[in-house]
Amino acid sequence: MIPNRLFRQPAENARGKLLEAAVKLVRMQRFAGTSVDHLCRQAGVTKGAFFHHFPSKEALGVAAAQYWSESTGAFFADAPYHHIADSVERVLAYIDFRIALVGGPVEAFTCVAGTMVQETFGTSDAIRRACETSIMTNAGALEADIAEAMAQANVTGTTAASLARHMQAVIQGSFILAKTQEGHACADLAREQLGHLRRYFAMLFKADIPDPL
Amino acid sequence: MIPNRLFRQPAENARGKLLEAAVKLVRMQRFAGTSVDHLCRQAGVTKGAFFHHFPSKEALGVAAAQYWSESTGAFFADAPYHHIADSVERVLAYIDFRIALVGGPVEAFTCVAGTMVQETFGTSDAIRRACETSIMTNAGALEADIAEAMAQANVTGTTAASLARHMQAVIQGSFILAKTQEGHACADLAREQLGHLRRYFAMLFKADIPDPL
DNA sequence: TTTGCAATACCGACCGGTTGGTATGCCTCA
DNA sequence: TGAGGCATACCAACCGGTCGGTATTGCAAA
Repeated sequence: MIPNRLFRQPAENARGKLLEAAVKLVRMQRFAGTSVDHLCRQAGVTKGAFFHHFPSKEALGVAAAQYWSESTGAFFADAPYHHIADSVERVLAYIDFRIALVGGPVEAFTCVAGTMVQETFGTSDAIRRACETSIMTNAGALEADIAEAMAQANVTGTTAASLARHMQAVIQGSFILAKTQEGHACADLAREQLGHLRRYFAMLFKADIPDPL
Repeated sequence: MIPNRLFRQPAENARGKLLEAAVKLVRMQRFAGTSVDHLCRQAGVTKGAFFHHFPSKEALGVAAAQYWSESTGAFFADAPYHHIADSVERVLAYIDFRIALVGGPVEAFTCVAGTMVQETFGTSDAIRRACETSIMTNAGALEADIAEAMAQANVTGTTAASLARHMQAVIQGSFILAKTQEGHACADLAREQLGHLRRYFAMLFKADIPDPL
């Protein structure tokens, strides 16, 4: 799963603690379902500190999306699949890595940006844009690898950018389906769906690389 | 798009009007973001009528998910793709039909059950279960067609049920990505993603049926 | 080195408005 | 005449946000 705590050092100031709390609580109970008071309690700071650092709850939402984007960006930048020489294998290894991250309760592996954009697309343009940036930046990090694999396998009829977005679409969709379940069925269903994503890319790239799982 | 009004006659009693209002408002501003007062205003009834028909807001959410499930179920049961004799073509025609339904503002084509389950999976088991039933029933309606197509094309390594769920996963994921955009880009992005779903199934079934669009 | 002062970081009581929900009354139709 | 189908008035809890105030820090003049 994508751990709630990545490789960032524990926040010591109120702002950092609030962002940590936001990532955790938004995953569990969404943005609108989390009150400012609850956020402060979780972070161990007071309401005064909250509004000292953020002009509004919406501003915290924007900052949390950016914080999430940076954290996950760094996390995936450090991931082991980058060292694989063959581009097709590298792209499939990315999917395998995402599958390996799925586990535990649903709030442990789902995406903060995907959760937030669904609830704020109609009410907060600022948060919507921050979530768009997060998801599309995440997709963009794979584009070069996908483009290389497409050239290698002579894939036509689509673009690397479109395929990179498809990764995100299936990942987000698998999280939605996971949220319809309870207990271990959440992770099982998400993994099953990412397996189809893997199969699609393997067929596209005409690769016959066995699933390591 | 999946029209807000399907083939149901206009509701005349308060209960029906409230369910219609719920489907419309939940699509636009989610469940938690829609107050009981707003719901009543939209339906043209009073708060007394609301709590006469539903013991709580949560109960309305459950009923709305069931109402949505029945409406969409009837809508897809009447759809033209059922008349296609070849099972592979029939499954691809279903995807083409879903692509054709995408259009207009994002609240016109997104899924009520997918929207609701994301915001209630942690707070309301009853609504979560109703949404699960809606999504999985929708998936189940395709299972027989997919099983037939799999047998025809000798597809192994997965199941018809799993592939049917994948349809829903990609559809839900495409809606999430659509919600990161604004204007016509919402529908464009959703259609692009469903195009990948079509390509996956076409490759699985070794079909070379040109996209009609 | 000490003093003065302003900026920063933080505190928690409080406010107006909104929320889901209730209590009660009226009016129609079997 | 009574029971279902509403309407109106109201409530307590909670919400995001404000405000007056304090503790700590950095820095420059004396």
